[in-house]
Amino acid sequence: MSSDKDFIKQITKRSDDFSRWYTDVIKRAELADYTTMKGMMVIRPYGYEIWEHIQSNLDKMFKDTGHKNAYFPLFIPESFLKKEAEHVEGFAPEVAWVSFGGDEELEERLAVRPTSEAIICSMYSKWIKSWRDLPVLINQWANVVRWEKVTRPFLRTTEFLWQEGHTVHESAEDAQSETLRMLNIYKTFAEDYLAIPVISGMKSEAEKFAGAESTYAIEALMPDGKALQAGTSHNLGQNFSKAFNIRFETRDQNLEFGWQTSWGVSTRLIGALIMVHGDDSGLVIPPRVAPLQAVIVPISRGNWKETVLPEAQKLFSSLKEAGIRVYLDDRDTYTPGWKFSEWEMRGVPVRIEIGPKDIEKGQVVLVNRINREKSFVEIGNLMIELNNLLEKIQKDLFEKALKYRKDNTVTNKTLNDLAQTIEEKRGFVRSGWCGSPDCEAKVKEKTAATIRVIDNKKESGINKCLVCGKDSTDTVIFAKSY
RNA sequence: CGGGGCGUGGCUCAGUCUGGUAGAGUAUCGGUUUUGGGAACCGAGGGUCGCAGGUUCGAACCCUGCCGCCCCGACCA
Repeated sequence: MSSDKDFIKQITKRSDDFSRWYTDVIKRAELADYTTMKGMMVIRPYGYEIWEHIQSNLDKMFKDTGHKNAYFPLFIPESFLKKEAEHVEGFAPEVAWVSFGGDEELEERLAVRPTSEAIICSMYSKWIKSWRDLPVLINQWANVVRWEKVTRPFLRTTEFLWQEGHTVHESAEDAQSETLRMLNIYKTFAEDYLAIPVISGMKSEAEKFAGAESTYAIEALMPDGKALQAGTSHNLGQNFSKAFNIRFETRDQNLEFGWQTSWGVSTRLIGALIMVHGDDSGLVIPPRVAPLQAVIVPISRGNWKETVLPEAQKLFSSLKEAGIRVYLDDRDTYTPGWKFSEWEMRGVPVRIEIGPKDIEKGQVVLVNRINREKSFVEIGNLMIELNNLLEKIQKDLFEKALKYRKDNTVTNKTLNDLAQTIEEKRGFVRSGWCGSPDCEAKVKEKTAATIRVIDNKKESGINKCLVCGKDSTDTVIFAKSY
């Protein structure tokens, strides 16, 4: 960040201690707060508002592709969870159980959903009888609970908010194209709205979702060089339909099990957004999902309440009317300088200053959160200039993140090179891989890096497995992950 | 689950080694002067030091146990 001064004193510098910086920003910007229970955080209004913007934009994308929302129960009977063997095995260690209702012990324990495949599939088996019932395209916005050992606000909490889509299709091909369609929606959303560049691709067998046929993911690179899985889309094949007996009569009058998908993103996206765009002054929120896109700070001198404030109020009304998410900070308990720092810390993309000098000249001052660049614009041009600036910030944030990712993506041909890269600077590493789980495990053992995605873009020069040297079937991205 | 750190006004922390009247900064409240990058001064309120037990004339400080949080590693959105 091109700052000569650090105006914010209560945030650990990002370069000093990235983890501390992360939690400092969350607390200071009032995105979330810790409770007395481990791993349980409160999402405060300012943080929740970011989630609401994520929700509303994604929800529209889901609806535009034919999906509907529904809501399924929080509790899942133990017997349901156990129906799909791989699924229960994968989730068992992190399921919270309810065994009492009031003071009566339940005959069957209830799981607090760690994900809803089991309960949803149990209903689908009732609802789906014919090919005419398909596809079923349902999404739910919900909370889930996973008893994680290590928690961090937004990135991994015991309870978190997400959406989970659960679809059923007539054919393997339909399920596969749905899987990829949703993966693509996630990618588009991450890049266009959150301004976070992601790589997408399939997961290896070792990394796939418990119970899936195949898992696809979008992965983002964080500023500390670690990868963050930002969304997943699973092709469930017939694994669950067989376990839950979801059968339908086909067009040619046979009985067949449904072909399913499931896909989700969570409040973790907020964590990604904080890390990717933030700086030493605090948050930087991309305009499209920012609770506030602009804040007006009237310069309080002399009788400013009679002179400056009315002008500021006019600005506020007109911007608000034009659909800008804007706030007028007319508090007289704080100085302008204090407010500047405060709103920077909270990541508002544009600050609008208006003072006596500006009114004289018929102008206002726009300040870009990314670089504190000031521009003086005529009041008449404010709307157009502000919109331009917001778009520019949205774009610049993406470009900056993309550049960072490019600068931190390297190609390594040997395990030693990979180990060195991970040791020295982390980042994404492209390599060849023969597809063997053994080779994958060796990499993990030696470097702690895992295959984030298999992105089958053939790259010249990568044609051998970095471990065993055999011909590589896949080009993969390795990274240390969150 | 292993390693490390920490728990003292709302917040950040000093004080613990070497036991002896609980401190600072900040925030809050009242007042005056201020206000183009976290303003200055004056005044005020607010904690029994994570919990439980022990040693002692006396414990924030020493001992034992417990709880919680944070960070780093093995598992996970």
